[in-house]
Amino acid sequence: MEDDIFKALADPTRRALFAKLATGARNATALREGMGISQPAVSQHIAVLRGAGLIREERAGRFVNYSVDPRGIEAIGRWFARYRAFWPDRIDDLRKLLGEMDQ
Amino acid sequence: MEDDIFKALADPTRRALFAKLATGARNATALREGMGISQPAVSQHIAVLRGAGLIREERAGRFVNYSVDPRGIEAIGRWFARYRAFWPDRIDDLRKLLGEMDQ
DNA sequence: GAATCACATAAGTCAATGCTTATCTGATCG
DNA sequence: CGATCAGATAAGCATTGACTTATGTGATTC
Repeated sequence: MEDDIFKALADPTRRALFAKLATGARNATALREGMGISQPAVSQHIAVLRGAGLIREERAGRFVNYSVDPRGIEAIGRWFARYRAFWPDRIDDLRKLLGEMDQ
Repeated sequence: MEDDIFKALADPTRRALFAKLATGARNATALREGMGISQPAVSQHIAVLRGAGLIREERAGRFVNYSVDPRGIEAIGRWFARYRAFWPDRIDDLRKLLGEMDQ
């Protein structure tokens, strides 16, 4: 599954779609706006992101609503945690961010 | 550069090489051990990882020593930070980890 | 129930990629 | 200086992958 995640994120268009979903859930048509690709292309990208556990879907009548799937984020976080030791300069920044979250 | 990073990490062999380097710097020959691919393949993978800023090299006579480049880790961290909000369950774990680091 | 809308699937095309063998470069050592 | 070793580059091949147009499916609306 880690493999699916990184393969999914390797494509810039898919990262853009994912980033857009992170600003708020929406359906495929709304997701397509300003992307400059065909509807099937969006549908295929969605299938890849979904297969990687990065996004999830919820049927809403004729529409399908897509949103970021926390399980994917969690998987990336687990992978990244293995290398955080190489990132000493930012530990303080992160600590500060977590501190701010308490308020 | 974000694009180079994700493209580099999309390949499982490259992730394996990167993970191996994260356990300690080593030269290309040592890095190749147990990978089941040719020497040129390793060399090509190294070039991709290096181009993405994920690893760095240091000439040591006839050998070249490769190690994890913190700049790459930092770039991933910056990208990941944008989505950490979707990962609420793990914030406490992370906070605990950072707390342990103080000791 | 026919038309339409949201989305998925099929099929084909073209570029990118990961691998191989063969060869080159540059440093070490007899 | 000739042989050898570490690693990079060249060239070719097979596979994958992102896109397109065309069509299918299932829900909505008149």
